[in-house]
Amino acid sequence: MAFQETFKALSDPVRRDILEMLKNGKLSAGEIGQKFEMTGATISYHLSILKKAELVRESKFKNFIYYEINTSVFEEIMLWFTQFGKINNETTNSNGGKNE
Amino acid sequence: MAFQETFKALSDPVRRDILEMLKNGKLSAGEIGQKFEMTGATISYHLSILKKAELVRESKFKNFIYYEINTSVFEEIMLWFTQFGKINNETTNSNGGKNE
DNA sequence: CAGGTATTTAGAAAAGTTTCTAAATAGAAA
DNA sequence: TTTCTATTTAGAAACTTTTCTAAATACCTG
Repeated sequence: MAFQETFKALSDPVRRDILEMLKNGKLSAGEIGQKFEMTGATISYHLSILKKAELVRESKFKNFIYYEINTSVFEEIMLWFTQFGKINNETTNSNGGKNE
Repeated sequence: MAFQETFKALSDPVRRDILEMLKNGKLSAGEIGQKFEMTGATISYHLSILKKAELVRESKFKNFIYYEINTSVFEEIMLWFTQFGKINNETTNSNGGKNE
């Protein structure tokens, strides 16, 4: 997984809204687009970024393309965040704990 | 907390590197800058974005400004991610589970 | 106070992102 | 096969972000 692509993908509010729409299951590109005041081309651009970041997967049925969440990349991102959970001040501090 | 500011702040690799540098304790703006091939002005710009997003806090000592991680915002972001943990396909699916 | 170091602010250039319209593709239905 | 619907691709315009240089601020040391 490429962190850069994943975080960039998550940095846009339209794309985070799309992910929230998908958390209860698959939706087609058209169904997703109905919720936004944007052209289908723009939604397609956002979906392509989510797909490149592997945050969603697509599947085809008739002439629809369905999108759904790909949980595994979310798990890897969560793991990245865990490193900031516990902070160790004072001991490794460059100024020997002099300030505050 | 403003999600938009937080996710935008996390979307830049320089800012994520700064956060990783800070996970063992405080560092001054100058100490942070030494690790990058960028002017101090650019580092200052990145620090201002991390500060606005409340991902870091600053404290002054002599004529240095020290930066450190602010854990609470990380916790809120982690919470946002948990909603994507369990996916419920088939039941709420707009196409009645016809595809795949 | 004068000179020095650390950091920020302002403004501009360069690079990247988001959105649009118009055209292309692909598959379904008639 | 022709036409229709769903979606994507291409190219351009508008906007945002990142970086730089130069100048400003702020605080420390002698």
